[in-house]
Amino acid sequence: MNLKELSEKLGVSQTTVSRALNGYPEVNEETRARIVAAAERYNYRPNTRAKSLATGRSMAIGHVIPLASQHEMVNPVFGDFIAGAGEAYAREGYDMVLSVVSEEEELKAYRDIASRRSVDGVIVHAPRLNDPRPALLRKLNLPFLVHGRMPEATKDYAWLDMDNIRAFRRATEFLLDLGHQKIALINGHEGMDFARRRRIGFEDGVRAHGITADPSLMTSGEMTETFGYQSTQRFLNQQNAPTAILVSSILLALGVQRAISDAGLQMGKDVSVVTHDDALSYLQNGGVVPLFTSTRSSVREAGRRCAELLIQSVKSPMEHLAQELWEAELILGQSTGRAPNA
Amino acid sequence: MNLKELSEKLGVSQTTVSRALNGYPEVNEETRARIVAAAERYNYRPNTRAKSLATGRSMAIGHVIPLASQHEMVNPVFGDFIAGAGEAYAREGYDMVLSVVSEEEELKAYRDIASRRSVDGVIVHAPRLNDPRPALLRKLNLPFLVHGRMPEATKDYAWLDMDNIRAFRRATEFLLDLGHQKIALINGHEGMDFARRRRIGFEDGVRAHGITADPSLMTSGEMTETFGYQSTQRFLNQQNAPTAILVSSILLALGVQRAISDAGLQMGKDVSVVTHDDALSYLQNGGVVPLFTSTRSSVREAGRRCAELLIQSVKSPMEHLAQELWEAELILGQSTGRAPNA
DNA sequence: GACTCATTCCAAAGCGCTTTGGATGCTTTT
DNA sequence: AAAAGCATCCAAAGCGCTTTGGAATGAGTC
Repeated sequence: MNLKELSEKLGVSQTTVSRALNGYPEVNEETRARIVAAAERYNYRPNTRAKSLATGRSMAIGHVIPLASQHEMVNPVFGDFIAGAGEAYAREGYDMVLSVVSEEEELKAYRDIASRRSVDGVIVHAPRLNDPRPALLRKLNLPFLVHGRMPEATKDYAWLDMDNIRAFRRATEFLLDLGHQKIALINGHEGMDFARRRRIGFEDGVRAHGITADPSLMTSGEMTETFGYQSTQRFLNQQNAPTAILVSSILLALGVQRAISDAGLQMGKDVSVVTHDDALSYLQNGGVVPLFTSTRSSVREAGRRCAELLIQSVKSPMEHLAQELWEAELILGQSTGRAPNA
Repeated sequence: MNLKELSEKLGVSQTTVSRALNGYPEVNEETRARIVAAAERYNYRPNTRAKSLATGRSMAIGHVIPLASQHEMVNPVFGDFIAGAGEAYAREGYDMVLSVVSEEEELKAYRDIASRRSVDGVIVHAPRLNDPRPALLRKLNLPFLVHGRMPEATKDYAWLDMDNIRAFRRATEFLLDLGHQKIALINGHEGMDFARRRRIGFEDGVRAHGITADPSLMTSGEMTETFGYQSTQRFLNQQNAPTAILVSSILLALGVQRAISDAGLQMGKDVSVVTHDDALSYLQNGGVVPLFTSTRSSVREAGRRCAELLIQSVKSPMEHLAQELWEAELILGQSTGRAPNA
């Protein structure tokens, strides 16, 4: 059932049907009711492709998901981010189109998207050092919003980010206040902006207490349970074994916890742990009582908000760029306690 | 830069440009080279919407992701499945469009997709008991492929599934052979077909050894670390505490492991654990040596294959339906050993 | 009664592509 | 030399929608 057929069946012009269904005023309410009823009955919905061709807007937002080839890994937060964004898209009548590409083809993918006009805008994920994407997207004239920020310039593009520096600084200070002096950091890849900022927050925190961060107590890598386990094992076997560990994700923290208990130690007593918690739906921080003390910020909420902001700017190009900095909550769990010899 | 502009710039007709770029034979190789070069130089790519309108094929595959409202949870395997599928789509020049919808609106979403003609086919996720989707999609004449199977009829639609019954039966027999008599099962929601089949495999396994499965040693619920932890804690405090636990996902298994060590027991010695492993990229089963003994089948590979099969059937409607049953590997890890008193 | 002015509708153009059904000129066949 | 065949190109129709620029009707104004 297409517009032509429907309009013939109703004995009115295609124009009138189109206007009736799109809520234009120049159509008699009585005819509109007739048309709406018929559309419902025949299950008519305008052909997306024809509609976007005619309007010049594709009613779709793109997400380019780079798959780093060396470590073939899907960022575990994508799932939740996309769920949040998807809700916003659904509400606003937008489609979400994903392109999974290898890291080398990433820029080509954006170029493709831009010239094929398949989406009205894109969300940029996982910003890194010297990220070429903002410049490219501006050149391509493709509206975009960054989830996170680039380390360098943060002025001239739209973004939504969590305050990573502040969160990790607070977490660090919390541990220092409990008397911990030797604090380790298990972080994501340094190339990722969020990891860099968290490290800075951590270093700022200890420095403010007159301590300098010990490089042998800092690692960064894949955010997996295994990496958390291995890093912790290494730390605990070192001369300068830490009494507290600051961790960049729940998944890492689970590995940390396992290493601690494998070493015959008790988390929250012998070794304290604070982790960041993205509030992923399938990776809750314990049950009613949180397992880990954590800095928490929902990736899903972030996804929703990113989508809203981008859609807004696509619909009515705004005079100023959307830029939101979210504060993480500090949640008290069972994984922290006073330093053993404090 | 669109077709018209490009053709004018080259002094040839739009027809010729279109044919040259789409590899049709009726164009001089010399002109084709000129055209291809110009297209490259001006960064021309046909407008997706116009192209699909003209061809009638949208070159896109849809995924409807239902968000169960009671437990607002994104299935953690989606990320990897989509990564795999995405690779296949990229290779074949297809887009992937996701619709995140609440469970109540799921069927409406399929109807929408069908009448708006926005995709050429859909992948059906997470089949359940009495699933209305195959019938609906057939009625809507929308090509589809199911990841998993429905419990009832499996003949009249295309699917790709892992042999859940067999995998869990083998895992159960493996534990029985180690002398375990009291085996617990921590499973996903019974409404999900895969969980049902795994339970059946488990029950078949114990029954074959003359044991009947103990209902007080079987749970099903969210596949989270927390649920694994809580279930295990309950089991270990029961009269009939199990000596082995069969688990439906690594995430659950991590919780199981934590509960075991919290109870002062040792995994692989006091309590054996076998888990299913979807081979998720961010949830590896330990490092070089697998932590858990597991039945393993890569969701990512499944995603890739599902995409391939669906694209194939969309491109050239096949005479017979694609149906693939994959066997899981049985991987030996450190989480299993002989039963304590055997 | 002639005028303006809303109201309600429609025909047709246009979005950017593919594809049908020739046209044109050149070579080969008879 | 005429006919046939081939290689190469093009004009125009059509995909299903939106939107522009009227047209037709009836009500209100002087």
